[in-house]
Amino acid sequence: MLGRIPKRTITRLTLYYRGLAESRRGDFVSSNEMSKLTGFSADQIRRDLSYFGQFGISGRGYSVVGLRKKLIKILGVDKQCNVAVVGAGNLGSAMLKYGGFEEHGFRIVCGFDANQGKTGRSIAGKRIFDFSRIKKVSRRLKIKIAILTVPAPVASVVARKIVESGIKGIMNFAPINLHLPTTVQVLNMDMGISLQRIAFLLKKGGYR
Amino acid sequence: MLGRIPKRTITRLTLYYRGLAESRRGDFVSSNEMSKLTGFSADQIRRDLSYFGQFGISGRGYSVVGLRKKLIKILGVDKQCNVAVVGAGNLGSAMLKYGGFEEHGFRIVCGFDANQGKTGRSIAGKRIFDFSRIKKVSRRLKIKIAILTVPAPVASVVARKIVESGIKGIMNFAPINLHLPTTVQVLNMDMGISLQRIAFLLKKGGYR
DNA sequence: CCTTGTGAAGTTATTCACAGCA
DNA sequence: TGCTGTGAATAACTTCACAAGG
Repeated sequence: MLGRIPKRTITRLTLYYRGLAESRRGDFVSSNEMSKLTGFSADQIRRDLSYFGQFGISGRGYSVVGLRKKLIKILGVDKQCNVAVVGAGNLGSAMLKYGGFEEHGFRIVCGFDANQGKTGRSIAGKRIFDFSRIKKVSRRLKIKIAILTVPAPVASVVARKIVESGIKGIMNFAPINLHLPTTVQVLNMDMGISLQRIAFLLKKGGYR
Repeated sequence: MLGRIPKRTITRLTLYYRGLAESRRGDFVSSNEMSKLTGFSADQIRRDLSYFGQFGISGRGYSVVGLRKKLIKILGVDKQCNVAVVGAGNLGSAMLKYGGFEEHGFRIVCGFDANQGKTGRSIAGKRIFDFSRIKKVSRRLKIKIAILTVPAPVASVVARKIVESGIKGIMNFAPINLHLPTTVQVLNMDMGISLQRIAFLLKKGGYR
């Protein structure tokens, strides 16, 4: 167990966690059942879990409760993580209004915007601060991750300032490549690119 | 050239295209310059491009115009692709209002919602149709891709109906695993999972 | 029987390294 | 010299297949 963990394993673990939450029947769940639930192969699931120790029972499977706890611990879902939305436009506002992250341990605590017309007021009970104050506010509110929803032309500059403020994780919705220090974890959610990938796969008939 | 193209190559091609659009100086661009622009290795870039034929010039690099045209052709950006938003809530409305997809060849033509209070009217000039009409409307408007922004509990059912209506590409924002026929291309944009991945990498210090 | 966990094999993707061209 | 394009080597990841446990 626990050599080097493949990157994709982490993504899958979140999906196992999700899948486990969906079905809640029986005390034990086998890798085969998990496979049907998540679409990944049973082999893969066992391998992924084995990176973190052995907690399955031969002939039975994994204790649902135990597996759940394990995944929570691995993924750190037990700890609260505060998140801020940077850019209170259409998409940013939608994020602020969406409450679905809480159950996974993430709390959107506030927004930031550079536009005077948006700062000061609240959206879904979350205050929109002036972006210039991000350093102080994010420190005070212990913000660990920023959701970046500003327009593409300013995204690079804004991202750099986010990093300067001490935030080390960014979920980037702007359709550009931010290049930031490798100490910063950036995850791109570029919808244009996603549409292009889908379109390409449709044209090509997918990978069979 | 052109054996089997790695899946990830497609994702990268869209990023090369994007990177190319960002810098527009000089007639030629080398794989090394592209590397700095996109963050992928020059080797990787050359390999990826070589799957689609040889159009670089030794000692100079790739013609910016030529490469751009090639990428457009490979990715099919030249063709219009019509998209619908299914679920006109906060996120769906934000999508309808966002105009940034057009330049990449995607046009959001309409929305669908099952809620009487939302159907009939328009958002950002795009009509919201009753979801029950999706089959006819999507056929008439030649919709190829659906952006799924309905709440998680109904997402499975809605997705199935989308597929029945003949749409074969789905960008899924609902935080659940849709399992659909393999002929359907699904791309998950689960923000909860993305946050978890970022949080995990922050904790672990990333992959160096 | 049914399971897990894991070496070994197989597959896929990336990097190395260099011949050949401008 | 500076660059591409690509075999060969390497690394990363997944699947096979089976011993061992229940």
